[in-house]
Amino acid sequence: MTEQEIAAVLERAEHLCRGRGARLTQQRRTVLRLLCASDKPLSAYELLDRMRGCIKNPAPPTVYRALDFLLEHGLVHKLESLHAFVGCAHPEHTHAGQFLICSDCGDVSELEDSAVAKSLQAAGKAAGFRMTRPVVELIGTCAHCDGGKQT
Amino acid sequence: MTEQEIAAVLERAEHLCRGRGARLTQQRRTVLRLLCASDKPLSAYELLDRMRGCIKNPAPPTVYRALDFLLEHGLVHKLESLHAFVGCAHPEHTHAGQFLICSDCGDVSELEDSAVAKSLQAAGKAAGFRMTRPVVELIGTCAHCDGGKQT
DNA sequence: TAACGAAACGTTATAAAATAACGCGCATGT
DNA sequence: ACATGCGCGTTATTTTATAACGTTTCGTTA
Ligand SMILES: [Zn+2]
Ligand SMILES: [Zn+2]
Ligand SMILES: [Zn+2]
Ligand SMILES: [Zn+2]
Repeated sequence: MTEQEIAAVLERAEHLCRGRGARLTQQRRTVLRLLCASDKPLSAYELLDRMRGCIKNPAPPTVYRALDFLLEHGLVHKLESLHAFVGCAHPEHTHAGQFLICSDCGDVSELEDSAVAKSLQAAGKAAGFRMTRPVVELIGTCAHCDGGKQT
Repeated sequence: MTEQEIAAVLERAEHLCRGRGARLTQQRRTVLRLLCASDKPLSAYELLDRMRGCIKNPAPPTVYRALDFLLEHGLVHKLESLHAFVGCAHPEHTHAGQFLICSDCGDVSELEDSAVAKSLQAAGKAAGFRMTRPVVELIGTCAHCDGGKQT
């Protein structure tokens, strides 16, 4: 994410939290900013390392508490298969992320495919299941890494 | 899974491995059996505890190695969002599991919804992504726990 | 059958991810 | 000022997963 995009995300996060009566504290803002600034998903402990620059002596609960808050408010996503987190670029409307994860280069991109969302919804409904959080992570090789090797 | 179903799964696993020149050793068979016999997904360490009855002094690598083998051969699935494992009841044809995970009762059921599979395939293809392993875990409330509270 | 190489396994140690527990201090509203 | 709740610091611990290395077992071949 570019500096400007990050600034925009922080701005929107601010508004969103204010509207909900939630407090986007310094630490939470820092974690969100670091995740947005990273070109790859960060584990809680990588995040912890990067926080050392901004916050004095952070410990695991520091980062996990911030992440819990940001997850609750839909400002970040957790990639279960990687034990890592990414900032969400589109937090304004609630959405469940769908992710393409390249196992070659580590690149992750977020989808919001309505056909996928609908089929999941339908599959759940058919089983009488009330879905609260779909986890969709497609692991494979991205277009760049596939490099025309496959037709 | 009933005793008979477990026996059938073990039988088929045996054939499948023989056909591939893979060795379904005692430990691997034990892990598969324990997973099938459990009424809920088991973490590696729960599995480790249950192995103590059958195998002398098992250590973490013991169970993780068996799990790696069984995962490779599609005999078990890993639930990424739970850090837990389940036996697969339909290992004969390769398939990527789709799971409904009830956060109330912990019950997990495996789906194989072709509409979901197709939409995922299509979404990946549209992004030039070559998918090797889809992770689909729908977290919510099962029909039983929902208990007619919601229409 | 004896020798060989690969795969499986035992064992110890360590890394990585996540949470528990407890008290302090600050923001907010009365 | 006071009470209440939330956020946070801090320490310790639990849970999940892997590294490393030597030994055994198994199938193959000389
Ligand atoms: Zn998002
Ligand atoms: Zn890639
Ligand atoms: Zn299956
Ligand atoms: Zn349930």
